[in-house]
Amino acid sequence: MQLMMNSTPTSLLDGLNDKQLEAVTLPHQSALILAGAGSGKTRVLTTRIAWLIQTQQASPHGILSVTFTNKAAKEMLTRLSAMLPINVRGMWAGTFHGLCNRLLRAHHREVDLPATFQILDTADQLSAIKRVMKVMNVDDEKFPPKQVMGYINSCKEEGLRAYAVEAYDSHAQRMREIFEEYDKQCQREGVVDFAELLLRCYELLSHNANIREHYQHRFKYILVDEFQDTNRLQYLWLKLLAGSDNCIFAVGDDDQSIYAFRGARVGNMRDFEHDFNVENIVKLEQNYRSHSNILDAANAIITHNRNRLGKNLWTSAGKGEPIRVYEGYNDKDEAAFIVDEIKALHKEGTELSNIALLYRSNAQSRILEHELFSAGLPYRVYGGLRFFERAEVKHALAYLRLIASGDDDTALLRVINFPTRGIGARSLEQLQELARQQDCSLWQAACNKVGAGKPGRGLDGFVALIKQMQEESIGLTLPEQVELATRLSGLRDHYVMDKEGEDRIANLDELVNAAIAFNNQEIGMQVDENGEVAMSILAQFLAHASLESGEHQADAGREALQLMTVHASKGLEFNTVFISGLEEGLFPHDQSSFEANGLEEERRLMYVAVTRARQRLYLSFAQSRMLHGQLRYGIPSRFLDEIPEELIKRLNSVSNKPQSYQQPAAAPAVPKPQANLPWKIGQAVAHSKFGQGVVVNYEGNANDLRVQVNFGKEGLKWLALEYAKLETL
DNA sequence: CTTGAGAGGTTTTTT
DNA sequence: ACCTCTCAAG
Repeated sequence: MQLMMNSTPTSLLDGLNDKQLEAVTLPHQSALILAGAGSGKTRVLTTRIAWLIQTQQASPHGILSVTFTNKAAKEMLTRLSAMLPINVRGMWAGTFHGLCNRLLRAHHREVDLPATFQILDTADQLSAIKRVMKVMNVDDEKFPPKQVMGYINSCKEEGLRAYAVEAYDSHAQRMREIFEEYDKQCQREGVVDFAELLLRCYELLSHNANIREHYQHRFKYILVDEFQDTNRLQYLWLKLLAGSDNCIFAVGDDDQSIYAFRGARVGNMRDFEHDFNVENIVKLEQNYRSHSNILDAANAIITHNRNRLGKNLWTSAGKGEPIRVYEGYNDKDEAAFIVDEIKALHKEGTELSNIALLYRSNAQSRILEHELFSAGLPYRVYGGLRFFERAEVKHALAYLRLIASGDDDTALLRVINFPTRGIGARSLEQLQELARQQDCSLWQAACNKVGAGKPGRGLDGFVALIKQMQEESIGLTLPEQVELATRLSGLRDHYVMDKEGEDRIANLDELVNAAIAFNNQEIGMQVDENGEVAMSILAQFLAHASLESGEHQADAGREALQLMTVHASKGLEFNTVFISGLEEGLFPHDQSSFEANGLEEERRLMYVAVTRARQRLYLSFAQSRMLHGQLRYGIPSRFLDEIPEELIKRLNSVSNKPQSYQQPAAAPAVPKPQANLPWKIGQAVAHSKFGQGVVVNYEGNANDLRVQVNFGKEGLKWLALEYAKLETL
C-alpha cells in the first residue's frame, strides 16, 4: 500500500484512517464498503475517484458514479473538483434516472422513443393512469388509481413488463390490462415515467449487444452511493453495465436502509457480495460525528434487528452528554418543552441552524410549528411542495411542452382550459372521442377539427395560441421561450388578477431565472454520444425540470431551526437533535406492522435519527396527543426501552403507570358518553397474555362492550369485556 | 365556469 | 384536524 502511495501526493490520502485508506486504494475488483453513519462515506467515495484518476488507473472518461439524489451528485462533483486540479467533465456522475435519461436520449431510436420524449413526474403519471382507466371503463372504486400506479411502478421496478406479470385472479388480470394499456398510451404520446426510464434503459442494454459493450468498455469503474437503497431493477442495470470485467465500488449501510416501502432491496448487498465475488467487505466503523453516549444508544437500538450484515460504530470522542428524555403529558406540553429548551440553547450561543427537530410523520410538525411561531423562533420546514411541482410552474411547463411537441396529451389536458377559455368537460369529451376515432393525439384531433383559427376563446383559440407560441419561439433563447410561454398563455395576466397571485407570479419569474441558469450551464454541451446534435435546449430543460424537482425553498441559508421528518434527515448532522413523538403507534408507526419486516425498518429509522446528533440528543414523547382530530393515548416507544438506562437522563419524573398524571386542563373536545364502567380512556390495565397496556378507545353498550387497548409491543387490540380478563392497575 | 358543501384519506419520498 | 377531490347548484 505504501508503495502505491509513492506516486500519489500524500495530500489526497492524508488524514484517512486505515479502513478508509484500504477502501480508497482497493485494487481493480468489485468491493462492498459498509459505511456506518458518520464514518466519512462521501469522503471515501470522492477520494476513491480522485485517487483512481490521479494514479492514472482511470481517466474521468472511464468512470461512472451513481447516486440517488441530485443533491448527492452535486455534492460529489463539488468535492471532487476541490480535490483535483483537472476537469472532471468527461466523467458520468448523476442519479440513476439522470444517467438513464442520458442513455435513452443518445439511443432513442433503438428503444423506439422520439428524440424529444418527455418524462412524467408522479402527478403526471397519475393523471395519465386515470385517463387510461376512463377509456377502459375501469371502476376506480375497485381500482383506486393510486394503487394502480403503485402496482405499475413496482412491477417495473422488478424489471417486469405487463406480459411478464403473473395474474391468477380476475382482479390481477384487470390490473395487468391497465398496466398494458397505460404503457401503450405512454408510447403513443412519447412519454416515459420514472420507472420506465430505468426499465427502458435496462432493455436497451440487454437487447443491444453493441451498445452494451460500448459502455462496458468505457466504464471500467462504476461507483454506487447508498447502495442499500437500490431496487431490483437498479441492481440488474448495474450488473448489466458492469459485465464480467468491470468493477463496482458499492458504498452503503444496511442499517440505514429506510426505503423498502418504495422498492429498495437491502438484499442487494448480499446478492452483490455473491454475484461479484466480493472477497472482503470493508467496514468503516469509526464514527467522527457523535459522542459515545449517542453512539452507544444507536448501537444498542440497532442490535435488536435480526437481519444485519453486522457492524458496530465506535468513536474516540468522549462519552459526552447523557441522552435527555422528556415525558410530556400531551403534545402541546411536549412542544412547549422543546421550545423552552431551544430558547435556552440559543441563549447559550448554539446556532439555531445547528439544531434539528425530527419527527416520524409530517402531521407532527403542525403543533411544533405553532409553538415555535408563538415563541418567535425562526424555523424552516423541509419537505413539502418543491419548485417544479408548484401548480403555476407546472402550468407554464405544460405550455412549454406543447411548444416542444403538441402530441403531449398530458400537457395539453393540463392547460387546455387554464386559464379558462371556455373549453368545458363536454367539448373535451368530444375532442377525446375524435382523437380515439382518428387514432391520434388530442392535439392532432384539435388541429383537424378547427384548422387555423384566431387566438381567443374556445378550442379555436387554444389551437391558434399554441401554433402562435410554436412559431414565435423559433430562434428564441430558452429564457425568452419561457417568458413567451408564461406571457402568451395568459398565465401572468391570470395571476395578476388573482388576489393571492403574487407568489405565483414570483414563481413564474423564478422559472425564467431557472431557464437562464440552465441555459448558461448547458451551452456547449449540445452534442450527444454519437456526435449528433442533441435535442433542443428546450427539451433538455423540460427533462431537467422533471428529473430535478428543484431546491426546496428559497430562504435556505437563513439562520433557522431545522424541522424535518426522520427520512429527510438522512445524511445530515446537527449539534443538537430533538426526536419527538416517541410513542408506540407513531414511532414505530402503526402502519409499519402491516409490512414484512416493518418493525425492523422503523428501528433503522430510529437508528438514523439518533445518529444525526453530534453532541446533544433529546428524546421526547407525550402521554396523549391529537391525531386525525381525535385524542389518542399512547405509551412510550419501545425504542426508548432499547436504550440502556445509564446513557439516559430523565428530565422529569416518569411514572410507570401511564394514567397517573393529571388530565390536561382541556378535556377531550367531545368526550364519549361514559358508560357505567370502570374503564376510562387512558386507564392502565393488565392482560394475562398481552401484559400491560392502556385503554385507548371503546365501543358498544353495557351488554356488549369492547375496549381497545394499546399493549405497546403486542400492538393495539380490541377486547370484548365479556370474555377478556382485564385488570385495572 | 365558479363555488361551496360533503366525503374520504391521512408514514415515510426520490426520481 | 386538515387537506384534496368530487359533484351539484348557482
